[in-house]
Amino acid sequence: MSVLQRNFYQRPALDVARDLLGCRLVRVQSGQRLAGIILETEAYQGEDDLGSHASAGKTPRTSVMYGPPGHAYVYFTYGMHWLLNTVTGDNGSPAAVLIRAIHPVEGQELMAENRPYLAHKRGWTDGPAKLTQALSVDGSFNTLDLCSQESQLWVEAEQPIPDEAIQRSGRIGLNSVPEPWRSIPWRFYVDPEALDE
DNA sequence: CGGCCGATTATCT
DNA sequence: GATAATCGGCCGG
Repeated sequence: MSVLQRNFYQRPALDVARDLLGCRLVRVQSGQRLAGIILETEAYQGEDDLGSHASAGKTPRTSVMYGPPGHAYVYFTYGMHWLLNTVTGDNGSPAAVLIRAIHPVEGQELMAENRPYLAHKRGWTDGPAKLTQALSVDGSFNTLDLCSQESQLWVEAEQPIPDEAIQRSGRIGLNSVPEPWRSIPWRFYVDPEALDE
């Protein structure tokens, strides 16, 4: 296993978002490994990006995005959901990559216990708030260093996903965000067709 | 399987 | 005081 280090995150958010696909998101909960392959990400970069929380400027909530890369930005939304991001880019420039979906590969039983509702329909981790529930990640992980295994949360390198298997689209959920930010193709996901499982 | 709707609260104006 | 980088339940087909 090789844990992704600072230099991986210290790049433009678009590059990090692309390269996180296929990597293994690892969470250690009470000594057990929970892990999943990252299938979907979104990039948020700069104060100019009106889809980014940083477009409102530096506030207590967004200050993590302005800090050094490789840390977790975990924020609360819709009154009930935690979403996990990784801070990217140089120290001082606000940027982050939202992790939107993973494919579970380790600790699936514990993940199922972590989910309050039985998601009979689809997977437990095919949405940004579902995945934080499954991995038991909440606001207490905000600002933690993903490059340190003491954080109990990090990302490991895997086989890279070839370009042919990667799709892009506009970012999800930016309902009141003006163009071009609403539909700029900063969402990256692995084409299910091109996946072997 | 797809669309609509209510839940629920930190954060910013 | 309004809004939100969403989810799950309930409806109809």
